[in-house]
Amino acid sequence: MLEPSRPPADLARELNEALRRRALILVLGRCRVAYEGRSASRLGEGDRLVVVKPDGAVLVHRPTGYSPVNWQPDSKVVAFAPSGDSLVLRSVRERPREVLEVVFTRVDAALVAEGMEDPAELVMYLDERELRDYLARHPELIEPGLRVVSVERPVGPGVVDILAVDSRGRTVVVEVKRATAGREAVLQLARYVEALRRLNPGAPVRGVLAAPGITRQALELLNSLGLEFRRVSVERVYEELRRRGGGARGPGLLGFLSGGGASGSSRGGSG
Amino acid sequence: MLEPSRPPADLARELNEALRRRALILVLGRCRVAYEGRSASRLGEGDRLVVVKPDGAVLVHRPTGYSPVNWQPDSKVVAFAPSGDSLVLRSVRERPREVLEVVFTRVDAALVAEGMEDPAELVMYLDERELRDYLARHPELIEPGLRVVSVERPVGPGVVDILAVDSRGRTVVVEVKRATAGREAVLQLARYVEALRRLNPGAPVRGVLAAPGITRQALELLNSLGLEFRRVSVERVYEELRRRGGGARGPGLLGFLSGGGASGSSRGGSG
DNA sequence: ATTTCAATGTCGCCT
DNA sequence: AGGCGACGTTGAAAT
Repeated sequence: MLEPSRPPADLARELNEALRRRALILVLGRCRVAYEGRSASRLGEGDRLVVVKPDGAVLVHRPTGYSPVNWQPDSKVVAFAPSGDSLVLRSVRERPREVLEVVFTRVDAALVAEGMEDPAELVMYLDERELRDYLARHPELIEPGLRVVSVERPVGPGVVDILAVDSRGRTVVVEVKRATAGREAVLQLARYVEALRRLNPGAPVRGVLAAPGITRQALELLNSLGLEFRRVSVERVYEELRRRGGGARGPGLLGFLSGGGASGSSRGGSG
Repeated sequence: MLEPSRPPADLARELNEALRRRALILVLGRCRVAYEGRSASRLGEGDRLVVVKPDGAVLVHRPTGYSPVNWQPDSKVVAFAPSGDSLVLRSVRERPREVLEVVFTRVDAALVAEGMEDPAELVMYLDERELRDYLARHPELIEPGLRVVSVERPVGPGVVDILAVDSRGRTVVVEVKRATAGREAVLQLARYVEALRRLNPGAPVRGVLAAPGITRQALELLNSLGLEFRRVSVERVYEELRRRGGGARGPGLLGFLSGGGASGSSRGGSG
């Protein structure tokens, strides 16, 4: 860790060298921030954490909250510079042109982490794709007698999640949402149904919204448009996938965590 | 900074004490992560930065990218615990029920920042609301002779940004976007126009999409629906607002930064 | 508390 | 590279 009491010029030099070595940099201190680009913002003085990643991503974090107050997704040009008693971090990104500047009036800590390696891949379960594919393989969860015709079929206004035929031979458009459906989802489904009705004039086309939940207004809109809602339990599908996938899908939370480490001991369920 | 070579039990105790004192905690090290809640994910071993904020927000950052690979927005229950040779961070959030666990197999650095204060307010310029209100005050930027009837008027499917009347007495629905408009924006506008035509059958209703740009497909869709695109320069509006607002709106990027600090010296425009 | 909608959204996938 | 749609979206305003 660098000594925070150093002159800004020394700090700037060391941190720029760290940037060249593609290190991750943490700076804790008092600063103000200015951003100009797709939008523009100003932020007065406060205590913050600033992270500069090896790829040029910059994050300015306040003491609270999930999201950074200011940031730069990744930028080719990142540099520290002294400015009187202050240390300035400037990050410029092209396409779109965006400039982020952080002026530290006090640096409490500066930490440099070199040679970080993270080859692991994030395995995500039950995103919309997985839910959609599962429902396509098990259309009886949507409706008894439903036969799937196609998955991810492009029509005029977009792509239909699941296209099927019901027990009475009617075309069924299924729109899948993994979270509570709002009005937007209903209108999306309505567009697809309309497009398919135009495609086959006269043929009956039903529209089904399959989601774990739906907002009240969305349900009203859905009903007024003659469309249908079908509740699907994401938890149930997840459990089912876990059961069927067996070991391939991996164990539960605690199993995963205690399994792969240097130590095999388990910890008690703390509150 | 805590010594990383310490036994996990010691580290856990110190970090939990820091949590109680509402400190911000940084841990750099090798870890694996498991999440279960709205979705579920697993992440194998890698070098990462973990941030725990005083409000219970947890961020797990890889060496690259803007967004954390795993996180917890803010949680009441956050605790460190030893597990064999490992240090475990467990964060539980209710409503929705979500659990995040980080298992450190190696801790390279642990930093505790206490008493961070950040009272400053972020001042953001030219969000959609500001752009819409400016256009409502200066409808000539959309079209000469346009008179504004109402702003943010609710109709059936949503809220019309600007409702106006053109020089020939026709109703004009204006949909404002602060970024490049896509198909979604066109369909949104189309829905509003349709709703207003139903409201006043027979009366002519025009639809205008006002945005700094539009994608090719969106423009084709717009034309096919008989709607219109009007280019508005966000930069020009921003400059105009800066000029009119005067000092209240604040100076430009460099002016703001060199103005408020302990030192008044300016830095050269570095590359 | 719920719902809606914008966002410097970001990110991955596809053309 | 541009467009498109999902996201553990997040966040704020309005109901």
